[in-house]
Amino acid sequence: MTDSFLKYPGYILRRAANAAKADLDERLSVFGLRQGNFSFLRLIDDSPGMSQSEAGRLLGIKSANMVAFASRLEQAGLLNRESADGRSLALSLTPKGRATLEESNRIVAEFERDLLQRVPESMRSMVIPILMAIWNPSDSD
Amino acid sequence: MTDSFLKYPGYILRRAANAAKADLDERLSVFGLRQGNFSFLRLIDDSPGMSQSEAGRLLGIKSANMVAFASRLEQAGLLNRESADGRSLALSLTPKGRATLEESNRIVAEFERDLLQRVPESMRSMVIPILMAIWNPSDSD
DNA sequence: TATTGTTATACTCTATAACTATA
DNA sequence: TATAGTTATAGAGTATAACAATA
Repeated sequence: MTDSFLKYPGYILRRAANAAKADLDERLSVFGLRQGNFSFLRLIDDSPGMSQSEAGRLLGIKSANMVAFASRLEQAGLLNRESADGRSLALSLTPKGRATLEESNRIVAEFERDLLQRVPESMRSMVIPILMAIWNPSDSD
Repeated sequence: MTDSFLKYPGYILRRAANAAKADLDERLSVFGLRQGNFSFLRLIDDSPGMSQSEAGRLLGIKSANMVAFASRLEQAGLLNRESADGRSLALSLTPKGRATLEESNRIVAEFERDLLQRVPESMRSMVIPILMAIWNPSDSD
């Protein structure tokens, strides 16, 4: 590596995130899931009945893009979309969706553990505070 | 936010990287550049004559995808591609490419500074070590 | 009027497979 | 044989604009 890039946190952040995403996508491929699908399923499992627009807002997915995204999971038999009030859709997991989530939860827990363990123990407790500070969800999205 | 996600470093890593990319893309849009273009220009400026395949290897861009990627920059008048040895292409910046890089360097320096300053001062020195550890470039790519 | 969901569209990124030409 | 570059193709992510139906 040319090294000149290793000074730039923004650059390393991107490479680290890309590598982590590729790693997790690979691990989740057995379930036909990817990083984004998994987060979505976990969110809906945590809050059954959540509307599609609310889920998109929390996950940073625009409503126009939520259509295909949620449809894919619905067609895979993992997601129910029921009309809530005429315009809102109430989302919930199907039994298959819950079973898939359950299995993939274990894989993702391993992934998260492996990720954390690459960080030297002395710095490990700062991983989340630092990433949260960089993300700054309050104003950036 | 549902909070249940804020325990997962992999998730926060992704959101932080997405937010940072959107931020930088926005700042670079005046120059018609995006995060990836900029890294590429900086790499070639650091090492003029570097081959396209070598640049792709360092930046994690597959050779099939480098074609359109580099062509865009060439057509924008920022990049020279000259035949090096019959199969390799030697890359270098045009004067316009260097000028664009120079201007955008300042913008990116601001971006990197703003990003770092969101991290509390006491943790700031660990940003790069932590991200490097997560990335783990030696084996992951 | 503002929100929810949708369609259409477009660009970028990433990935694989197959090919040509060259080392 | 291995490498450099290319073409073709496909899937996914993201963005905007415009629209219908509903609150």
